[in-house]
Amino acid sequence: MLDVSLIADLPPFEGLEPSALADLVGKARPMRFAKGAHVFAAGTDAQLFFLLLDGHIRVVRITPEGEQVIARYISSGELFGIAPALGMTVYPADAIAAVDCVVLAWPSSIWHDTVALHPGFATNAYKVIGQRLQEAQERIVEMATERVEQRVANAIVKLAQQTGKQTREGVLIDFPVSRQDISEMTGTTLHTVSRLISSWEGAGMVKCGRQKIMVTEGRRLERLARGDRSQVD
Amino acid sequence: MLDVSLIADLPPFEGLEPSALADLVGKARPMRFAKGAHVFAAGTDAQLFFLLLDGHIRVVRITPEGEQVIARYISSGELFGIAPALGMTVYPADAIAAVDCVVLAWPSSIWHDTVALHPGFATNAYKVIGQRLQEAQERIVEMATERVEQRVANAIVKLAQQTGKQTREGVLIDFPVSRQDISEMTGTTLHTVSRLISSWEGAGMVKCGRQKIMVTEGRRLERLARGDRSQVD
DNA sequence: GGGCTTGTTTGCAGGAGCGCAAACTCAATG
DNA sequence: CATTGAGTTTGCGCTCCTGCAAACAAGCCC
Repeated sequence: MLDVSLIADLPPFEGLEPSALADLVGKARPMRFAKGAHVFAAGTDAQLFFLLLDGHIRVVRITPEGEQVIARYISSGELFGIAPALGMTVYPADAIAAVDCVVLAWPSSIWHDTVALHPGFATNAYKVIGQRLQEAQERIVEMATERVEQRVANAIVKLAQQTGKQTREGVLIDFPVSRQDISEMTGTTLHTVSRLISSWEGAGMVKCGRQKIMVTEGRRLERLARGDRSQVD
Repeated sequence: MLDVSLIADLPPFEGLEPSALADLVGKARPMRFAKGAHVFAAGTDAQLFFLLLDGHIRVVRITPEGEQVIARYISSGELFGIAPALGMTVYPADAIAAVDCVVLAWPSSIWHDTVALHPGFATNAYKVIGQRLQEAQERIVEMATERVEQRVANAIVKLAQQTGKQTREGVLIDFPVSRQDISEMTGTTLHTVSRLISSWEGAGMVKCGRQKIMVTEGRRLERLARGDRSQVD
């Protein structure tokens, strides 16, 4: 049996009564996914919607030509795969575990009754969707107006803010991210990302390893993301 | 007094009972906007949500540096400015009448009661949001993976499909679109757009004038949008 | 009609970033 | 411990696209 405390303090369930929480937990099924496993695949029947309890999940779109684009990373405590909320019957993208993950899954069929029964949950869920839409729009603006250097800097800053773990030396992104991953988030090549990160490492703004990025001077990176190149020299 | 027939056949109200339609129409206020007028401005209080009855509306984001990016065009029959649906209290973008427009406006305050009262309307509205989110994601993929030529071709094809009027010579986009507008939809410069369109006009795929684009050979444009350059020579 | 504004075309030089190729490094695995 | 394979770094040439500049139409207003 699952405990209400699993979800009680998470943002999607904020403001819900204990009885509502118990109802939701009661209908949920816990699932585990090993690193690299698909939680769901683009185009398949959206039979479940999910809450990430632990881990990190990469949401990816693949073009007809086989190129990958990373739509976003899901952190623990977030809802994802909520296709039913938008009247969609298939998942629009792939969701892949970036590390070993624990999720709760609900049948999509209960979505409508659930939001009707727990209006607070509906409000929270739609707020999340609003934020994602906003985020997507901002990314379009970014792709349309900023240079690669700014976009890469921004992507790393955001990852650090979203999922960074403070260490003695700086903020460490706490799941494996390759140069290729960063390039797929920013619409460039792993080569360019590597060149940029190398130069930043030389300037002491980041410390990196294999699939590992630690931000040591967030301020300077943020300045780069804004397009300020005055200090690059 | 407004008549139910104004909205009865529009997609957002599909499947609603006559009484629901009457209720909605009764609470709506008709408004007119002259070409170039702001329907709402980014960052202002989202006091109303809208339905476009006639005209075309351009939704625009402006960067801190003053660059514009066109998020989308709204065609008649579409809902827009539905910030309350996503728990937002301010509009996230500017909405500007591309031609003289007629809209219906409802107070945002009635959103929650309305969707509770008319679940069919809620479903339709969230479907629209889902489509917009999808569209935004697809545009991100496009910006990340396709070259300028493809994006511009695609933007014109979509405009023609969305709002094109069939004429004897081809499909005419039936509101004024400048080269600059196209560039703001695709993340390039008006110069590049002008060059591309000129060459397409030379190849007989489009016929253009001042703020006027007519697609004469959609097939070839679509092929360009897919990245097929075999016939360019 | 004359002058002005706004949109469009075109040329040219330069640069950002890509594609290809090759070397390197680390980690895992038998 | 050796080997393999995935991830990373780096160099070089090239291309697409931009940025700047200037000339050119086409409405629009007096």
